Amino acid sequence: MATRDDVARLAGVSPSTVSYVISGRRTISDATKAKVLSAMRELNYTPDAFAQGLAGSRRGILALHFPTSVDGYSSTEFEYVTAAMERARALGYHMLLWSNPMTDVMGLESLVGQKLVAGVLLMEVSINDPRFDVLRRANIPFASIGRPDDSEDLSYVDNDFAEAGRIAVDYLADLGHHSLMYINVSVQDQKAGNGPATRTARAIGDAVAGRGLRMQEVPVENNARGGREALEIYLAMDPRPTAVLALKEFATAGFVNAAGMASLRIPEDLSVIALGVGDRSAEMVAPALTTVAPSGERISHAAVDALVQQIEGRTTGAVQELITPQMMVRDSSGPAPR
Amino acid sequence: MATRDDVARLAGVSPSTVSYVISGRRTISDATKAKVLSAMRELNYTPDAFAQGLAGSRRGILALHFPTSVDGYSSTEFEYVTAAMERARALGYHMLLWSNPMTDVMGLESLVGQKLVAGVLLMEVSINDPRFDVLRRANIPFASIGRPDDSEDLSYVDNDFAEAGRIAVDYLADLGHHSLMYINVSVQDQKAGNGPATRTARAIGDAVAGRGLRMQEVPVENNARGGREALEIYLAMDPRPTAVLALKEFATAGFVNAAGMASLRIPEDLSVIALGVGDRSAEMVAPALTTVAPSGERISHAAVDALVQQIEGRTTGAVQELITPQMMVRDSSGPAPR
DNA sequence: CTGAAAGCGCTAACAT
DNA sequence: ATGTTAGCGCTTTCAG
Repeated sequence: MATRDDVARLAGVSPSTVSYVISGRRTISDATKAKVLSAMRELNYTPDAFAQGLAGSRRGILALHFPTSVDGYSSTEFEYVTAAMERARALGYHMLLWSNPMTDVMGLESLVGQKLVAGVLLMEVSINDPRFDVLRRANIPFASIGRPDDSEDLSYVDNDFAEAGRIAVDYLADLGHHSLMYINVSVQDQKAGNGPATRTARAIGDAVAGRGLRMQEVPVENNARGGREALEIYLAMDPRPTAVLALKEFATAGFVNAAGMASLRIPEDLSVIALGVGDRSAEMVAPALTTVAPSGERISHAAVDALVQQIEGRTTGAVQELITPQMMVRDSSGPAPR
Repeated sequence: MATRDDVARLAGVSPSTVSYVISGRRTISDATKAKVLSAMRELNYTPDAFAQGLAGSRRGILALHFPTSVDGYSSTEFEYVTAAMERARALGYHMLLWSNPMTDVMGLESLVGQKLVAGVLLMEVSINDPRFDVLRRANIPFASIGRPDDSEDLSYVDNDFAEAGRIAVDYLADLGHHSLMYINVSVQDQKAGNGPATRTARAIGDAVAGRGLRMQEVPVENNARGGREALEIYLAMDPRPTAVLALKEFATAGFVNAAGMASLRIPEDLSVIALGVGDRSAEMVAPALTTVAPSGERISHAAVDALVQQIEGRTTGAVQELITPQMMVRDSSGPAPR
């Protein structure tokens, strides 16, 4: 592979001149610029990223920490990843997908210590997430999709859960529903401090109290079996709630499908609203799920922007943004039965 | 941040000694090793990845090319990504997710020219994929998940589509089905040379001929609407096939859900088998889909292994592996109606 | 407007 | 068993 010196030789200029026509950090005469450019093309030259990174200050790689989960991932979560990836590309950065467990603090320290990446974007943030301390200590730019409870000086972009709770509950209350069930993540996930679960529970609780409704919470695992369990619990309730708010798509699908088997009619007997579930997943289920969810693309884009702003040093303090979720009424919700 | 020279100074040894205790490429006395290690710890030292990459030969990053698609991605496809990511990590490599469009040959050339990555893993391979030529010319190690038609000297891991076709068709034939419908990807995707679609069509065609069955092919887009269109076409057929083989999960879900709305009973009136769809997606649908699919994890692991073998120079020629798909009978298939 | 030269923080060959 | 030294291919000062 050709190096910068090869180009310089062919063009009959000094090596640094080649660098300067590439970086544009110096005014170069059109004549030499042309010579250099044509030499570059002839040799099919591309600067070596490692040499650039070592010599210069810019290391154009971002890490996206997407911790592995036993539950597997949904297409909804994948949307966040692809959106972040595309935004990074648009801003001239490569994206390193980093999947070590969330608890692997040592691994994160070492990733950062290697200085391979210019900044880190965190996903799957818990309310007491240990990664923030590591990153703060390491003095590396970072931002997060989601936020911990103590987020004062942090740069993050998150769903506006309070708004999501209000939207969903207002919608149901206006349709005459008085009694709700909330399908939460598993107790284990709640203990682990799952951010969306925690905030959604608070938000719905507040909204329910504000409208004078009743709500019962049911924790299940996010898979078809969890959804079936939730249905059994639902069937055993007396009186039964007329609406269900649910957090995760696999459990929600399991619930809806089991309800169908049990000859419960959705939405005639029971309304279901999926929170935070993407459009593709919502339409895989029958009846198609009414959802309240933020645009994953908007969240990821804003988060990457926040990170890059820090990296490039053009920011005054932390960027904090809450994305307003949108309600998409599909076929799983309607007026309360009388 | 501390550098290697800082560590050497603190430990009272030469800089290269520090390098050697890290790499283990030289026998070091326990005494000095201890000194160095403690100095490293005290300074919280981690070697700089860019310096290591520039000076040495090892550049521990793999690129995973996951081209952007307008259709969005399913959780099934995401499984391939996470599995590849984890295998890379286990083998001591970082994973760069690269999402430029498949046709961005220039971009690929430049990524490779930068020498940022030690090798490239291709996903979403089409039968006449332009990326292989680029990579071959660039003389960089690469492997693929999926394969083009001309794959003689290539390293790839792919689903054994012929086997998948046999498994699915034999199963249906043994249950008394004579007439099948095959829900293919859109005509546009077929023209683009979608590998799984092309090979599945061939495989099913062969298997159907071998068992003396009939088959009709229906191309639709991979979304809920496409599935509904497929159902309309199905309903218009006379006589109607008793079994449907389908390729993509969003279209399949749309078809099954629309069938339910039309009061078609699955599997009593009609069997549905989803090809290449993962377990999580199969269970989001009601009735849960019978699937014939390879383990995405196995494919990704084998593909990363093949790539790393090339990078590390311990391979004799191309590694080519076909992964046998497994049938998972769920609730969407059964005996042909009489 | 352009060149020369000093690093960036390492690896690995060449010493002893 | 350890030290010395020549690069790796760039960016960026310093010098015209």
